[in-house]
Amino acid sequence: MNKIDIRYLAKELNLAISTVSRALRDSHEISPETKEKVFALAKRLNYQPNANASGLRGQKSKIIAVVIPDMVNDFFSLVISGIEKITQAQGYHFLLYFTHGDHALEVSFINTLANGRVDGVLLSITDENNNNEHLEELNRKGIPLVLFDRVSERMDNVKVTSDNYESAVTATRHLIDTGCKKIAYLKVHKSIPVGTIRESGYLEALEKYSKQPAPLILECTNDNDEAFAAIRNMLEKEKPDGIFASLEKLAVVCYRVCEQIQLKIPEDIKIISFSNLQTAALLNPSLTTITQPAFEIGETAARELLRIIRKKGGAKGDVVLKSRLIERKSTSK
Amino acid sequence: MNKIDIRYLAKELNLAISTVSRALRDSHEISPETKEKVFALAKRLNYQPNANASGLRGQKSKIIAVVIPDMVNDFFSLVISGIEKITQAQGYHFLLYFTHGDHALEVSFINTLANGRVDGVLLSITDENNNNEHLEELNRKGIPLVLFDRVSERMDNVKVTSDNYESAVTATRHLIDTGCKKIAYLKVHKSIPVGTIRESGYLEALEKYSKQPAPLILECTNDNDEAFAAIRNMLEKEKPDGIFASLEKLAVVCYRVCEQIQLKIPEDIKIISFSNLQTAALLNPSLTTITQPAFEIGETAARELLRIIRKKGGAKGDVVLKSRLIERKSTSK
DNA sequence: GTGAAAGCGCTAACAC
DNA sequence: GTGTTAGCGCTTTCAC
Repeated sequence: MNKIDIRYLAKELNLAISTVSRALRDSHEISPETKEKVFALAKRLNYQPNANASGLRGQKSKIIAVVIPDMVNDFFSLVISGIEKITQAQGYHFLLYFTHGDHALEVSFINTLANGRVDGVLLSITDENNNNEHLEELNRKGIPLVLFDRVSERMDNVKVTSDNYESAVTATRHLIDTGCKKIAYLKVHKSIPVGTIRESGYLEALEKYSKQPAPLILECTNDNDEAFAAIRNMLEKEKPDGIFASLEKLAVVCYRVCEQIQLKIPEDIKIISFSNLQTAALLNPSLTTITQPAFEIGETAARELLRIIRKKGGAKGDVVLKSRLIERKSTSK
Repeated sequence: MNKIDIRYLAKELNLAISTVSRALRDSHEISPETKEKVFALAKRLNYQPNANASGLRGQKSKIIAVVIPDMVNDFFSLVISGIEKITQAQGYHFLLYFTHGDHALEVSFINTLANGRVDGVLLSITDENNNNEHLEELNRKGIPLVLFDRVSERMDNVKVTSDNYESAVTATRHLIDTGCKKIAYLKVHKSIPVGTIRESGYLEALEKYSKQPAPLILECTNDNDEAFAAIRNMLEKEKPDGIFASLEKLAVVCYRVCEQIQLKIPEDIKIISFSNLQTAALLNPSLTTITQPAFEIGETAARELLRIIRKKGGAKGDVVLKSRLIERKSTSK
């Protein structure tokens, strides 16, 4: 197979390489007829410009990197889908990296990316409390960086997040408004910042809108059976009439517990949960959820990054997207 | 910021560019001391070789492309995770593309990828009945291609799939063996080949292992409420004692129907379903699932592709990975 | 064991 | 409106 490069096209058409190059980029200096001929041949031979060559020459690759912790829950899958929509629409490609919660891996990715392979980086920070030297370095090298979801206040880059605090207040208040007098908050033992922020929202709402004498916070482990036992124990002892789960998985476990100890939802106890799972509506018709705008976070972050890459100015603006409270109707109608 | 390229390193160390290059690639022609010095400086300055330059020079990019329909269900998320594990381990990167079920988009991706941007392609075909000219072209150009999950028998490339037919037989047989006399199969109306293959498995098992006089197949739409009504209607009319759902979502809807019309699972009716959802165990403690080895499919496909790229021979082998039947114990212990 | 130089495919500055 | 040419940063002959 003859390899088809710009030189081959030029020879074939009896034109100079540069003429062909210009024609392909639709330069105004080239006559319509010439362009026509070039386009036709390029199309016929399915010519594709060599990405490495134009990248090397122009110092840009039309590729961005997306670095996230992992894809074990729906949240990041949806974010990726949002990113894909924008990159695809704007003629960009993206490389995907998982840090698996390993800060050192994040550092290593970021460092090796600063080599012309990508035009910019979208990052959800693995360990928000760790140091940011690798990110500062990226900034110093002038490689655009946009942070999303898990961000660092210490970095001066554009950040795209959702309203974890406010939505936790909203969720808790929703339970209060629908009559709950004793609301429990289910959190996971692992201390990720977002869990703490949501907890503050819960506390704030109790303080402000409820007469509940004391918060009721249950720390659960990642083990389902352990969580089941802990929640059951708490429900039987404390008899809350409202549950705010910081994670969908906890809400589902809680639902099972209620089933087993014969608590009716929502008559005896109301449950509300953070969730991005698309099948949430099916899990339990009475489960109300707070849903982060995951897809929109992806779209927005990608859009911001591409804007910066293209140096289309505009105010550098952090974006906070609103979560939505979704009350489930029964699927049975 | 001074940009750090190989030339800069060379000047700094009073060496020739080629010497530095060789040292960095750990060539045996270079003296240990020189190597040491080069490594030290490279490390100190966090030197990263320019990917476009080495790509252009060596006609390889260390990037592969992954082309899938989308990520709306867990299956492809898990596949991606498997791919990531292998590429990461072997020093490769991957670009991700979604076709969103659009064959023309797949063609366009594949065509533009044949330009040196990637060293190989992992593809789950969007429309298995459509033409493969774009893939043939990829083969002609000598760009390695491995197909997974949704493959085409007409292509001669390595294929990595799972045992849809056999596992459907297994699932149906499992219901028969546990005493079901009348088993219904829930399929989605959209005719994707995999649905048809699973249906054949269901039919085969009934034929071979059951005395059930006729198959009972219910086509459901994608609308949850419609599916709910159809399943309810079927359950009330036909009173099956076993359900084989080709999709997890259908199983969950079915579970809700049972709840509403007071059918006990698994006493009155047994349900088994294809599923990749990690929270499946939580959905219903009595839901038995057939789980595709999604992660392993990703790993295997990636491993095969990288093997081909590296031209490490070995038998060209299609791989069929086994699904696992998982009986749920109650989460309550 | 090290250096000089060609060239991967493309773009753009500079001719004409 | 088109052609000539100099690199982009790297690898790899080929010299010495």
